[in-house]
Amino acid sequence: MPTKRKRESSKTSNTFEQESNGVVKEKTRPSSEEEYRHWLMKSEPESRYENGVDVRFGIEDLKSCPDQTACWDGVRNYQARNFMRDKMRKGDEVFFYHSNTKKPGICGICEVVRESYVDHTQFDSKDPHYDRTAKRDNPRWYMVDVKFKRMTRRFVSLAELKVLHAEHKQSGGPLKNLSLFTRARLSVQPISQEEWDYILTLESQEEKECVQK
DNA sequence: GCCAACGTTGGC
DNA sequence: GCCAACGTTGGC
Repeated sequence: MPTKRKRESSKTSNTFEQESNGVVKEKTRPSSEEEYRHWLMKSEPESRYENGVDVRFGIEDLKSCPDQTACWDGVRNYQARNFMRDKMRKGDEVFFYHSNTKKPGICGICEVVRESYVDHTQFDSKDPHYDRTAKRDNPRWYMVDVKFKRMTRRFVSLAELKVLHAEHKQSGGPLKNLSLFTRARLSVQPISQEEWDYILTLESQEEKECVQK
């Protein structure tokens, strides 16, 4: 099984864990209780070693997995976990985002093919995302499986999205609340239908000249 | 490699 | 339950 996953804290706490009935009220973006059917997930395409283990997992790595499918293990942030555990559904579509790299941005699309289940790496002392406080009978971290769908027709860079986000804040355009900027550090983010559709239209357009390469 | 932003910890 | 200190994320 491939080891992968973003840079999420491996430090943990009980602070936000109270779940009397298994339901967590998760704060989504202020205006909405809408159910998201689209997401953005960050992963690092370049090798980086955490506790001696390479945490690289770019979209090419996903394509190389059996059935082009991988578990999204290693998320150690409560908001990101809650999205995966409570909100993601089979068939949801996901922008695959390359982070912590020279040119960050959206490079492909994948699909949720298995809904949340226990992230086994929390119990593995050799895994960089080992959580010594997690108990087998009371797991803390969950993951989903995603399957590669396709590359985007072109790379949609963070720089480009940033310019559009700034414009749309003024004009009230579709990317005015994009989580990439309003919740920048979240590695699993919700994408509204409107945002999804708009970003897909960028695929078939040239990148604007004003964007710094 | 720097460091701003922000999530988490833990003393009180 | 506040909040200062600390640690991590991730763009640059």
